[in-house]
Amino acid sequence: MPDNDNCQVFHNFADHISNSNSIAVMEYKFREIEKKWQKYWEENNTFKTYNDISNPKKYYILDMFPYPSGSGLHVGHPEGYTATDIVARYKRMKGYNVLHPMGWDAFGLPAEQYAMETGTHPSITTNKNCDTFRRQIKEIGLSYDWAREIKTSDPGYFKWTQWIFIQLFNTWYDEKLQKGRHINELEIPENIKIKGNDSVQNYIDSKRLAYYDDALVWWCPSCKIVCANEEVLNDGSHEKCGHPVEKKNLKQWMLRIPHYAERLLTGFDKLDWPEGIKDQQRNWIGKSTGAEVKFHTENTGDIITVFTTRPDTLFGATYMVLAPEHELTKKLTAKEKEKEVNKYIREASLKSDLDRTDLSKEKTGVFTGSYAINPVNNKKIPVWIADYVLTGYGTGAIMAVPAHDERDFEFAGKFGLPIECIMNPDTDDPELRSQVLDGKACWTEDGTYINSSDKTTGLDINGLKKEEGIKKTIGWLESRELGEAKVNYKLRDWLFSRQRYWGEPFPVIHWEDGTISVLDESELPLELPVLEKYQPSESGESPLANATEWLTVESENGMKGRRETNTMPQWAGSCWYYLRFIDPHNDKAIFSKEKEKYWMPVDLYIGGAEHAVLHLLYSRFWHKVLYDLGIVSHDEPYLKLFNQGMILAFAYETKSGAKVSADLVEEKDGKYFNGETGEQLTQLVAKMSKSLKNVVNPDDIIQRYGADSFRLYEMFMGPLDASKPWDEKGVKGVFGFLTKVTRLFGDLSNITDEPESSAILQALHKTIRKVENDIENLRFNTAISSLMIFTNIAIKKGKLNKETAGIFAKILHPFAPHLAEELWELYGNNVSLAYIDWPEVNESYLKEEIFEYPVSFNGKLRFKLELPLYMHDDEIENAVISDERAARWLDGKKPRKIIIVKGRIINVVV
RNA sequence: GCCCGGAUGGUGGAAUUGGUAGACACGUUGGACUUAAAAUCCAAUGGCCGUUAAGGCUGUGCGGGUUCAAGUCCCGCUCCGGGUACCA
Repeated sequence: MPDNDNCQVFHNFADHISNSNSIAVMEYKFREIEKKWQKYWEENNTFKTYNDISNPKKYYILDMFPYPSGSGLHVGHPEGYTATDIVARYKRMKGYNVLHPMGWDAFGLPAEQYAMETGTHPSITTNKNCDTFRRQIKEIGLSYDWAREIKTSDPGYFKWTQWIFIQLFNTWYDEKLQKGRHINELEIPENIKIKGNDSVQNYIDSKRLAYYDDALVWWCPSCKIVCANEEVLNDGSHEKCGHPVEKKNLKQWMLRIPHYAERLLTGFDKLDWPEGIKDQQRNWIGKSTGAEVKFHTENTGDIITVFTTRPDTLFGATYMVLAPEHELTKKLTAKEKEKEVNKYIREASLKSDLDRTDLSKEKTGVFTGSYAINPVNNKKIPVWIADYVLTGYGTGAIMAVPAHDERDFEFAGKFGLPIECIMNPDTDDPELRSQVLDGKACWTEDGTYINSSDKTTGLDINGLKKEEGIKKTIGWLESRELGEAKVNYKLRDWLFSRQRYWGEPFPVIHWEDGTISVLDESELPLELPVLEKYQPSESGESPLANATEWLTVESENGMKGRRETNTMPQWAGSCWYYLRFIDPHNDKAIFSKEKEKYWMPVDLYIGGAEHAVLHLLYSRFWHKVLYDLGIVSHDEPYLKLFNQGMILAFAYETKSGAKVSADLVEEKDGKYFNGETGEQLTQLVAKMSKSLKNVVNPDDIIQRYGADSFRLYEMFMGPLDASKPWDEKGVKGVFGFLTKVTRLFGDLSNITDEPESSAILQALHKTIRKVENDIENLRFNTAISSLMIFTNIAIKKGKLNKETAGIFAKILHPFAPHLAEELWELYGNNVSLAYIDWPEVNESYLKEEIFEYPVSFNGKLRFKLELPLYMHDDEIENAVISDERAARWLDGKKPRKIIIVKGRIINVVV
């Protein structure tokens, strides 16, 4: 609550304004106005959305729903919410049926942490936090349809999250059709059938999109939880707690998202998303095209398959490298090398990924003592083991071409392996060329092949360039069954379970015979048991392992089973929440098909860029699966995506680095001091955080300036997608604007029935057009500025026509809805502005006949000249030359050329 | 290293996508009102030169270029932010 002194000052100030203008002026009593209209909207269900399928104009506008944390909203949240609210209100006025819901991503670690400390059930904490968030959001005057509010931790909701999991479990991916299909439609190959039931079962399980298996996973010892690859930061720490993670082999639920890699890439074509986000996802998916090549080992009769993007450089492959974890390492190690190799493998396994990547820029490796045969020239090449080759990518083995790959070059240099140049580089630098040809430098770009033919194998690409070389080599490999064209993706299976209590339980039973089954739809939702203690068990299992009664089940025929103790990660609920908003109370189905078809896809989705990869990629994946199964009607969920920028704040620190709360800081002559101690401070601009003591709470601002000012400032600060620092001084500016608006438009003695002046009409219609245009393009800062410009013009004029005032209230409404409603009512209307038609621009008011041309000489502006717009070019030329001010710049000469851009500029070239 | 953004007055930011750089707002300064302060209103406000005025020069991170005209396009850098990292 705002209980500081400033608040008091402002209270008085606001009252004072009212007193000082006691005549017929509507005072800007923002608290009263805002309370009144929020109550009105609520009581009249103003923003309830009806599934009016007969209206073909629908608009689904969605915010990324928040995790309701204990600290409540900070001013960063409502930035996106205000933006979507403006668009939602605007679209309603434009006649759209608007779906604009809000809900809570309510499962999550903090509530569980709190439960561990206090024993309070996470649902209690969560509900309390949701109440706070809801109250705060309502006080901003956002036009959500609260009847559609959802919460991912609600059994009525997660019943369907569990249901989707069952769909994933029962789906396999048909590579031929590039489509997910029901597991019943999976054909079992004859050679599997012959081996019996277990084999068939294994085969089926190996095809499911959701599977339970041993996996080398990231484990956070501090949180006692596994993390998805994406949740591990590049310094090897857990993104949630910052502690270093370890590798562990654990049985976990995994989702085969890589099957959808290609479709996740091609899906972008029809999406209006920021290119940067698409790029980030493309990077994450990491598609690379190349070939798989088989190398026979010299003695053991094994085949080492490698993936390479440069099959054309096979002639330059002078050695091979296996990852330490590769299945053939043991077998290929010669007797005399065993000790050395085993030691290397052991050391590599102990190294964290942090050591293997960041710290060890210096490459390490060990020779196995074995050789493989290069298929293009039958040359014997040594097989090494090195940890710069990763198990998880490609085949875990590479062919090394040191002359044309930086990493191989470095490794070969260190271990004295041969470097054979097979490409005359495309370079103008003779020094570099000779170095490359001598194997003293590495060349990875294009060039012309040399030393790339062999009579016995019949492959010859000498003289070709990279593109043809790759093509020809792949053709050669395929014709001899030595390899094939291949596409590889970085994207891995998604680790989908967590050792937590506060998440969706898996609808899964592990039977004592080792089989797994999923619950029947009729048994959903599987709810969480109430526990005494929420501590994870010492074994690293989730707290659910302690819920004995809940845990054990018995089948009809007496077989014992145990429920899954893991729960789903937080992503699960947010993967599909946009679908539930369509039909949130449906307990018969996930949603009605008809409604889904009407509302989907989401037309505009706004949220933070921090979800660029994880949430958005996962969510698109699930959606595509649901699409394949015929559950949803479009294969992409979010048509247009926009990322709001981060709101930063000033933070202050002392010389020693101690942070000082912003409200203790005093400014003098551009320098900052601690108001209590007088110590000089440095100002920083940084992300809002508790540790920096620079978190700004919207409650405070709303209490002092009102929700309309708050909304306006959030939008006026700058472009929506930019990061920008919160500066309270700016709130004063927009507050001043609303005060001026009230004084002019809120005073009926200023509103007349006289016909409006053409100057005002022109300004007004220009403003309508600008505001409309800016809303459509999410440029709210300039829209607000144009409203200010119009107000300034109108104030100069003093008196306005009633219609003008009404139109102004309409275009102000999306931005400052409370004040706009109040004005609208003042003008004698008794219906809310929410569904009033947006005013139309009357072009005839906008026509200008005279334009003040800027006249430049050689590009430099010298003077301005008013000329009619209909004037012909030669007349304009005459007018310019004969202007007395021109003589000075012409200097007696004839202009060489005069450039005239109608309605823009005149430039005289001398 | 690679991939994306970004750099404009004292500050947040505008600039119709090549056509008057600095809209709008904050701040500052001066003035009006007031016993006074707050608030409000009016005026000025990129820098430099010019006593005033008229006016001029200069100016969008840096260096080149294209163009009648560049904050905007091209080439080469610097710095800041985000993502990613031995991905074969």
